[in-house]
Amino acid sequence: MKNKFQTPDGYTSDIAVFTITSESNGEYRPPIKSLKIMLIKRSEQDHEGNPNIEAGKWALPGGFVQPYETALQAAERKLKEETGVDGLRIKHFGVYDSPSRDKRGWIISNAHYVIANESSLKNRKTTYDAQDIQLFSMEEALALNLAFDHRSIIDDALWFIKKDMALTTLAKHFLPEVFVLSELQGVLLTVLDDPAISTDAAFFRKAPTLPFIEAVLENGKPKKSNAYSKTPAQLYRFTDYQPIVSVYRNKLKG
Amino acid sequence: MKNKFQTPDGYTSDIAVFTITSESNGEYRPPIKSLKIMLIKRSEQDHEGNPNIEAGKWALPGGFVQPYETALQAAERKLKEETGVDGLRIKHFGVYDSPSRDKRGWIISNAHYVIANESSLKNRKTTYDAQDIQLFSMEEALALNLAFDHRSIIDDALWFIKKDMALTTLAKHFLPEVFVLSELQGVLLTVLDDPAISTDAAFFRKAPTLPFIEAVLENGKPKKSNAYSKTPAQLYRFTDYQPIVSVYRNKLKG
DNA sequence: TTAACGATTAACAAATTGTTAATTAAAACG
DNA sequence: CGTTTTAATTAACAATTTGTTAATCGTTAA
Repeated sequence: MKNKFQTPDGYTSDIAVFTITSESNGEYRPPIKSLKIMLIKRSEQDHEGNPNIEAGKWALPGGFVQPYETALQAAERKLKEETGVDGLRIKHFGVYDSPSRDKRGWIISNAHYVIANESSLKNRKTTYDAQDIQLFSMEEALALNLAFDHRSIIDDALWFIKKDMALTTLAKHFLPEVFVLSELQGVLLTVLDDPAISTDAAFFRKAPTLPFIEAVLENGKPKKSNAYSKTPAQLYRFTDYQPIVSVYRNKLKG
Repeated sequence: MKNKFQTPDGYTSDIAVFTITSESNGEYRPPIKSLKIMLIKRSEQDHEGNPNIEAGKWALPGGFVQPYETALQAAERKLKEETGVDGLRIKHFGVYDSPSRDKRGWIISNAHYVIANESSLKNRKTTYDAQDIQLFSMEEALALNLAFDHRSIIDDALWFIKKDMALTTLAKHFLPEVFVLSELQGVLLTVLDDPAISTDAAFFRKAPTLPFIEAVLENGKPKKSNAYSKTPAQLYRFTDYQPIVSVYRNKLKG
């Protein structure tokens, strides 16, 4: 292609893979949930055996986008390679294109986030570009010496997760198909700080009226689970309803 | 740079420039407001005198990002060239990177939107890359034969404007420093359809309590304006308060 | 039998919303 | 001047929703 303009030296797709892990808290008790991010430790050598850039540092999984695909498709491909999972809803949230962000040259990163079940990350595997692949809490992750500008990408990703958790039914992707209210509450509280969620009486009164979740029935009777409590708890699932909120309509926090 | 991966043929920054025009509706009446988007008509020839791609079609203003700048900076530069205005809050909202979107090759577009005052677009000017530059209503714009994939970019931009208008204080950027409630209401109604806004009694009762706007005082007395009504109307301004809403807390629309 | 405890439900005051009607203030008209 | 007109509020009241504290319920385990 003839072009008076200079062209980038690379176009990469990075993915912030989030999950919420559940740690058992004893029988008949809701487990302790916490938000984790999956990072890779960059290989010492690249594909061709040359010393790799930012080798040994922890980084977001990702890689170069090929000319026959979009960054979203590259993200799907990479995610499949590293976790074996596909079909997840990957969401673009930003572009990182500071000219100095990569010493190799002018390399543009298209950043995405995705939510995975804890179980789907069980069989994660290192590929040629990683020597290790682990889950970190947000505090741990942000304390690491991360590659490139991945620290600010992770900061931003977390902000988008919080925003989408509050404004959309994102929580759905952190939960199994059917769940009890304390599970939903636990997921929300890993990233949101709101008395309307943390106060049991308020949350348990409001939640069943939310138009985007519905009680699960079995033979016309409410289906319950005692997985996390002695008292059987009603199971719910998300509906297809897409909630809309507005600062000009609703009561505001703080 | 040595790299086994193929590199893009170009990185562009496109800007959806929105404004809300006010058409007088008679003395002492709130003007009729409507959302407009500024588009350019692409030049017949490019910078070097060669036939231009997508020549004569209407398109979003924008251009190639240079290796020493970010797409945001390129957007600022282009916006300055074409409108003479700077200092506006330009917001990234998406990346368009379908391999087939530009016949010249693998060209990635970083898309932004920006809100400009009607007045700041008065002295817009065509530059070498445009033979015309005009404001269009959204219906007009979406009915044009637009260049590249700009139709879907504009569709998306409009969606983000609506979302941000409902969830943030975006309306601020469409309004003068101080304004009366009917102006705010008019701006909101150009993109939102909500009885809480369109019903006068509800809107005029709620608006003064919103934490992100405050009444303007003069010598300790409420400052009023009769620009749009015989009855002097209270002037307001936006504060720095950033509202937060949540689907788990607030009443949801139909 | 009873203690424990998560999962609700109850109860009631306070705040917010939906809705319809009234009031106010200045300009324009006769 | 008094009246009409029109936008800008304010009032009023029922219906909902929220904040908060307390009670109940349904199992398991001692």
